[in-house]
Amino acid sequence: MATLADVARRAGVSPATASRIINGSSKPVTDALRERVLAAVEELQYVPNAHAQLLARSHRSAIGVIVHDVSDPYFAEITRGLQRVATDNGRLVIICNSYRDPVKELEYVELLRAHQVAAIVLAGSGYHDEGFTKALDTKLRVYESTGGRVAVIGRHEHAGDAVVPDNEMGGYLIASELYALGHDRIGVIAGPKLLTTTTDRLSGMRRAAREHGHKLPARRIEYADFDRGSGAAAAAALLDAEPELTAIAALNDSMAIGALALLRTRGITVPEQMTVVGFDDMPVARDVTPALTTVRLPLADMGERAMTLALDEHRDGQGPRIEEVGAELIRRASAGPPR
Amino acid sequence: MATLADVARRAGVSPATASRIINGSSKPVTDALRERVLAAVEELQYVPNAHAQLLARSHRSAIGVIVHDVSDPYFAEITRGLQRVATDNGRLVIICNSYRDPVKELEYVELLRAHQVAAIVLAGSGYHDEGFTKALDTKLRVYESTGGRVAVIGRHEHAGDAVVPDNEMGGYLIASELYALGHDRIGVIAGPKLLTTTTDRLSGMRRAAREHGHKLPARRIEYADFDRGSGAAAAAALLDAEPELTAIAALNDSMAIGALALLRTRGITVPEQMTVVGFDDMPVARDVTPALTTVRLPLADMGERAMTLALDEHRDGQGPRIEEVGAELIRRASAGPPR
DNA sequence: TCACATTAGGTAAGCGCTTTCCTAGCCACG
DNA sequence: CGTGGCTAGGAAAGCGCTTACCTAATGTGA
Repeated sequence: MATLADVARRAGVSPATASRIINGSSKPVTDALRERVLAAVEELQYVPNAHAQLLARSHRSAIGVIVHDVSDPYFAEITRGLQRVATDNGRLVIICNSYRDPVKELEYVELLRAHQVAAIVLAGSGYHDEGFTKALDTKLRVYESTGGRVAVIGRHEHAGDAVVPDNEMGGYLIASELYALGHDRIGVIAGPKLLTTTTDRLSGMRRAAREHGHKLPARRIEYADFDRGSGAAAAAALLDAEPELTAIAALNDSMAIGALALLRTRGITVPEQMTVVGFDDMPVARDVTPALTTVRLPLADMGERAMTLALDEHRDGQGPRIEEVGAELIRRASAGPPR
Repeated sequence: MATLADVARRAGVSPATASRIINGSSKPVTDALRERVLAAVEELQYVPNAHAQLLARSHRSAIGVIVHDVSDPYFAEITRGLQRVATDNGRLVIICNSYRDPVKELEYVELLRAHQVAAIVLAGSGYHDEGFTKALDTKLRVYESTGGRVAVIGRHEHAGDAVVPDNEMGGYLIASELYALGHDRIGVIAGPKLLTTTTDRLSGMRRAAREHGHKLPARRIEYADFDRGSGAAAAAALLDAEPELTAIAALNDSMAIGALALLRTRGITVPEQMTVVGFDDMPVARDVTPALTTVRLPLADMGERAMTLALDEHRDGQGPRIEEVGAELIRRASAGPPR
């Protein structure tokens, strides 16, 4: 592997000059030397060692992002927003998938710190686990105390700059829609119990229930894993235990699609015999049949905002900045009046 | 930011000893010292500077992966396979999205080289662009000549270790199915013209056409961008230009889903009035209505194999290893006999 | 008791780069 | 022709870590 010294030697200049030419430093250099150095770079196919560069210059430039799983459309969309802003600012983004494992999340914070990132963006639900929350908080504080910046998406339990989607309102909207349609025996396919996203959305639904003079009994709530398979299983469990249900509300679209698939195998038509609604408005929500009634969160926008917070230096100690983003009900074909 | 020297000072030992303890070197160290150092690490919340480490140790460990877009289910699946093997071998994976931009692909090879990765895995279609292909090849050769390893997925135009899906056979299978059902006026929604994936799949379809005594006229082929929107547009164009079509074959599932959506808006039923087939068997292919008849490629498996090739040192100069993987026809509800 | 292994730990030389500071050469001016 | 002010380029000091090599301080055998 050719080094800068090799290039300098070949061009007959000092490493200092070579470095200046290659990096386009502001220091003026004669054209003759410039050409010789550039020629040497070409001949040797020289590429600077990124680690040596990062070690030598002290300023940190990359941004670390921790998400549950980039290939999940929910996070893919958020990531798109994050990337856009980062790229516009000439920053490299390092993405880490925690796969909803708190331990991994902790590890990744360390890893990113080790890689000297300028900022860490943490996207995804928080956990109802005090020990973990505290541990994470400590790590982030330490990181911030060494000059790192932190922004979180949707983790209101973390004090600091944050973009928080109004999950509670989303839950409220979707449940209100169901009650307005005349449903009152509603089954819920929830996400993992210890994710704050799950509990926030549920509490919004509960608020709607109260306002409409109803309840959301625990026996009509099944906890699943936010994926298609567990959604289908939960739908089956719900149907078996509560045959009189007229609507199923899944706390994300994947699970709603799982429910749809299960209903199809049982020959239950949607929305005639059963209403199904989702949450998140992933792109596929339009393409399933019937198209899903769901709640939209401006995911890419949230990503952009979070990255903007993370990049924005100026916070003159005026406390954390919290940006709330709203939820919007999307009416499609999967919800109708009860049979 | 605490450094190793800080830790050493605090523990009252030399940096060498601290380093050995922290990295679990084989050199024996007294327990008393070990405890003091570990305590100092804890107190200072010390995290080694990854760049300094990578610079100091010479052996490279991370693996670079270049894909079109991880959030595309096709690549998400491949990436899953890649990650699995990498993680099992304790390797870190750096993922780069080229968004099908050849220039970016070239840049990323440089970037990964700069980051001293041990191997580069290139996944995704090749391009019918000799200039680019040559440039890429040169860069990869240079990289290999400095000890880097390279493995490609689905780019048969690159000489070297490769995992190549049988796109031609996939095209043959899907077209044969259509002809067997009795279709002979088939419209094709192809991918970008200069991707080898597109031409490979098309040539398989042509072979099937020949065997069944038919043709695939150019006017019944619409080139799109492998995404839903362009698939819908292409379907519209096809329908307008060739109203007598009885089947539409899209060269990936996203475009097939776009076609399905368009057909729905026009009130054309599938498969009664029009057969639609896809390619890739992405997870959503099961969930759209009607469920897509398509071709399955063992994507995750391909990722695993490619990473295995990339990690496997031993290749004693016995030439490139090529692993071919088969395609499989998946029959679902979207294909039926012509009206 | 002495020479010699054997050990635990330290010293210092890098890894490949950036950047501050310095020097030598040049010009203009008096 | 001497001085000062520029300028282009080089020397060298790190950045934070690892590790080959060295040095005391032990333990061993004759």
